Amino acid sequence: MAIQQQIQEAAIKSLEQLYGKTFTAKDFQINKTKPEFEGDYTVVLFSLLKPLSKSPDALGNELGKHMVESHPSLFTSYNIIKGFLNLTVADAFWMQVLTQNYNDVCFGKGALKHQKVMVEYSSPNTNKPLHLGHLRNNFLGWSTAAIINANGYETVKTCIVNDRGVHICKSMIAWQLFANGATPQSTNTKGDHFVGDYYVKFNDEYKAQVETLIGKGVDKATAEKEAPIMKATQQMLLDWEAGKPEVMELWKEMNSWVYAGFDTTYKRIGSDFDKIYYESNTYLLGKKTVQEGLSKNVFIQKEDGSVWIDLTADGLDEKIVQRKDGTSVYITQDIGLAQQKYDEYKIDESIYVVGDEQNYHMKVLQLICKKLGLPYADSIHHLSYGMVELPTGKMKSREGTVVDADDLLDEMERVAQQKTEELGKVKDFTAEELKELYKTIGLGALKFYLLRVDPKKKMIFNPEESIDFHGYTGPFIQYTHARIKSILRKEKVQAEKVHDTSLLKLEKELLIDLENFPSVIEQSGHEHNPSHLANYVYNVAKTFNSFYTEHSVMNAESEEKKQLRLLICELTANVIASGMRLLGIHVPERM
RNA sequence: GGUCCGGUAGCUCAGUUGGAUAGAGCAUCAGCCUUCUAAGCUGGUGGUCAUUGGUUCGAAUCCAAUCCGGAUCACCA
Repeated sequence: MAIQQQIQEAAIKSLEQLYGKTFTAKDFQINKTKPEFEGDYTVVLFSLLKPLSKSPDALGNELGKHMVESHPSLFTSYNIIKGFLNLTVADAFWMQVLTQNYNDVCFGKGALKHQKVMVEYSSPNTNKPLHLGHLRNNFLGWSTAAIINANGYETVKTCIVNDRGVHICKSMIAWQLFANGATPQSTNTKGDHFVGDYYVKFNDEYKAQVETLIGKGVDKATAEKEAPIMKATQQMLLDWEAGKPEVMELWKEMNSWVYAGFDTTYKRIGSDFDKIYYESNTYLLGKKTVQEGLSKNVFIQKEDGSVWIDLTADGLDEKIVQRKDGTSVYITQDIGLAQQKYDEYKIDESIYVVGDEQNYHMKVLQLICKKLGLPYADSIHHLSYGMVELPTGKMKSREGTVVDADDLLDEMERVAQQKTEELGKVKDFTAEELKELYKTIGLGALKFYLLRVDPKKKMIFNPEESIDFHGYTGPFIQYTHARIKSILRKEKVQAEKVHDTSLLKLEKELLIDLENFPSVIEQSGHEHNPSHLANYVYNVAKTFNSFYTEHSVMNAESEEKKQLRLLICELTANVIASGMRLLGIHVPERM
């Protein structure tokens, strides 16, 4: 059990024995003691004063005395400053944490929950390559799933590929018009970029056609509707839905190019899925639900045949769920897919990693499911994340200010190589080992940079800052790990030589941090927020570096101290590696 | 206009189930490598926690109003 919880329970027990009153964990707080005071953990007494009619000093003394006396192996002393009861935890406790967990690769993991959680993330469109925004989504989704898994839940990583619709047809039309039969192979272009280029070409041509029409005196709205390339696109969408063979063939071929490109990038960033849904297979789902909704009077049909739900009583609007021509809209598909996920996997919780621009949509989705009385409605959770912006403002694909994922990864690796060469610490590495290291560092820097920020906040991506490998960064943590490993290569731990011993300030500080690892994993999972873990691992690395500078391991004051510090090194490396793994970041043995 | 989210050091961010003198990194200044990897460590400078009012022993944190920025409110996805 976590020390903080143990202290809380000890306090509850003491309060009961002293005053005959029962308190719960919510009635008072246990905090880490601020560094400027003596002690490790602090009971905040203020909220207990009134119910017990005690002064801070009286309560502090009575409670402190009772807690220390009834747990002689856990607490060694206490002191009271104002309304704060500071407790010093026995070194023996920290030693126990150390010796029990130093070589346990499962340290931090939670007990099996026998529940299944699905995490949907990435969900790309097949008309353009991945960009920086997708990276935030992928890293968040992958890491959240890993963290939830570490908390003892079975996880299913999934993704819905938006492989149909008008945006896909735009790329297809442009390819027909301008490509002269070119392919990714013939032009030596990565498939997703190749298709994306035709999406851009479409927009250029469309814009030109609209302007020509406006020049001829057509009003803007009409011009946008009547531009030949747009009309052709709309016709193609109808042909696709009708299953016209040559359209289907082109669609399949162009999508296959995109998938080949995506596969390369996903492999590179370590994103993977247990199940992939394709919109072309799911876009008709949900129609049955619409009928059920109508018969339950949850939905209403208007005179023109369109179907709506009235959410005004919930502070939202009226929302259409089926067009007058009987075709389904986006949210209808989502209702259908939610049902399918539930049917196929019997999931207990369903997490959607979707940008905050769709907060309203997700709210509506869940509300509709609730009103339909669907059993999984309450298990839907939206992991909403903010947009990634550049120092110059928003990324806009039309203005060419989008940071391409592949380009960015190349750049990160290039900088990793340059910095590694400047430092010259791994000159004996083979070419292959070097390549692997550059990838590890470059990708680690990027992932950490994107994951260290609270998901729900929008973030600024500063290209220069992101490639800084000092301070609060992934490479800093990787470097700390490599440093520790360098020591551990020199000497093997002999745990039996370590006995109870008094701990120095930095030794204890590090152990207090390390003991907290399981709680941080739990909190990150519970809140669907990997940034807590990122912050935590950074702090562990930072504390270790202070310890490392202050105290020598190999030339320790005594053999016993040396062995103790080797154990601390082992546990620290273990926690850093495990924590980083849950963020999807590898840590090198040397760098 | 309605709804939702955000505003903390020059910059990027922690800290928000209310707790002690608000913390990191970057930048800047001053130190530390004949000793386990200096991608490191130690210290200095830097704050009206957007503003105003309220709640109370105590507010960056809760409530209200205001200002600023963003998202969203399509028979688009």
